[in-house]
Amino acid sequence: MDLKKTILEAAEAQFDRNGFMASGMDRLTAASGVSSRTLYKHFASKTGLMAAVLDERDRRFRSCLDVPTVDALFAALEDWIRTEGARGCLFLRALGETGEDRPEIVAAVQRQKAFLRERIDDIVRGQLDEPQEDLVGQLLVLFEGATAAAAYRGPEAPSAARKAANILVSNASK
Amino acid sequence: MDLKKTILEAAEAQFDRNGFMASGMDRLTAASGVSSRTLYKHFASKTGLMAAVLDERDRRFRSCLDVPTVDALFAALEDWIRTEGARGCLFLRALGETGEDRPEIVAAVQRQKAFLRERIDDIVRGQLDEPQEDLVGQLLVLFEGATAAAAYRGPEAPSAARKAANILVSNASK
DNA sequence: TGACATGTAAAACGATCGTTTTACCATGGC
DNA sequence: GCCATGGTAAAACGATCGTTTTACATGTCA
Repeated sequence: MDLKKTILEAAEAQFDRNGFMASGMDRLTAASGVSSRTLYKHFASKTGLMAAVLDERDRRFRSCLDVPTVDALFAALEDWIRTEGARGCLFLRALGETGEDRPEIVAAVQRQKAFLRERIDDIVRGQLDEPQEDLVGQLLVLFEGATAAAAYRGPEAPSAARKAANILVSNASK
Repeated sequence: MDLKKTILEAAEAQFDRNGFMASGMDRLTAASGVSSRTLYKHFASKTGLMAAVLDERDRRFRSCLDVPTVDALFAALEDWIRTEGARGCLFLRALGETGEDRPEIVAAVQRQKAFLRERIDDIVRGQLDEPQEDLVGQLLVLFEGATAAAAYRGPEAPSAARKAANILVSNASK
């Protein structure tokens, strides 16, 4: 049994459900069934654990977004939200809770956001093979909006985003 | 000088910049230049202060969104973000930090989100005078997305949302 | 057998949390 | 003169924070 992965999964669930700052180390150890000594042997600090959780989530997130079309992209987001639940983007939440003053977390968020934009850019490029910078920015906003709005509207948000995205794509391809 | 308003403004700035949980009462009192005794005479608890900050922000927010068209709505958001800064939706951030287990905060967020949806619905209804439920949901996602994405893309996010919104509107009107 | 990881349980560290309390100081109306 | 009123400064409350430490239980391999 891989303790490190066990800790990461339990911590991600705690952070997601209760927030980063509101999740104390005792709750994190209790949730993962591990002593605090062991946790600190695998992660240097709570901030380090937070960054590791974000990186692991990013890894999982990327594998879900390996799709060929814009429609499939938003369908994938719909699936993600339906299975993982919708409490807003964990990366932006981490940034908001820490006031951007923790370099490790800022870096993890930047990596995820840079990937997301590039992923959308790749898909658009493959689907329209014409340079469409405006469309990429608009789809990115739709993607973030679906993630955020799902926190209080549920799966209806990504479904609306999906329809809007298709309209924008067909409008751009003309 | 109205102490209550002074406290609210300072607290809102602190919460927005450093997060709710990370803003201790001593920092809140220091930022508003008030003793803790006085603060607790005006607000029952930190949770109460948080809810009051959200309500006050909602009030200010609504007055900025008193516009006639969809284009003007996203232009207003652009202005808001340019002047107030962009660290994501403070309401959703409050919800995420507290894990939705504080009734006063859940209620404040619900009020703001219900208003936002109704506001968009009113504008769409006035602009197209045809029932357009789908469009309203899509514009709501765009609005949330612009707010969220602005946290790392700046004013470019609401500007992209504005263009996308106009496309969706013109697509729906025909 | 014995050294060595690797884990747990639990106490302790100082710091900080949200909140209350004690002790003052100013102002203004009767 | 005097008592409310409404404020400050600062200490104290117990609880909890993130982190380290002490003491002890394993299993493994030379």
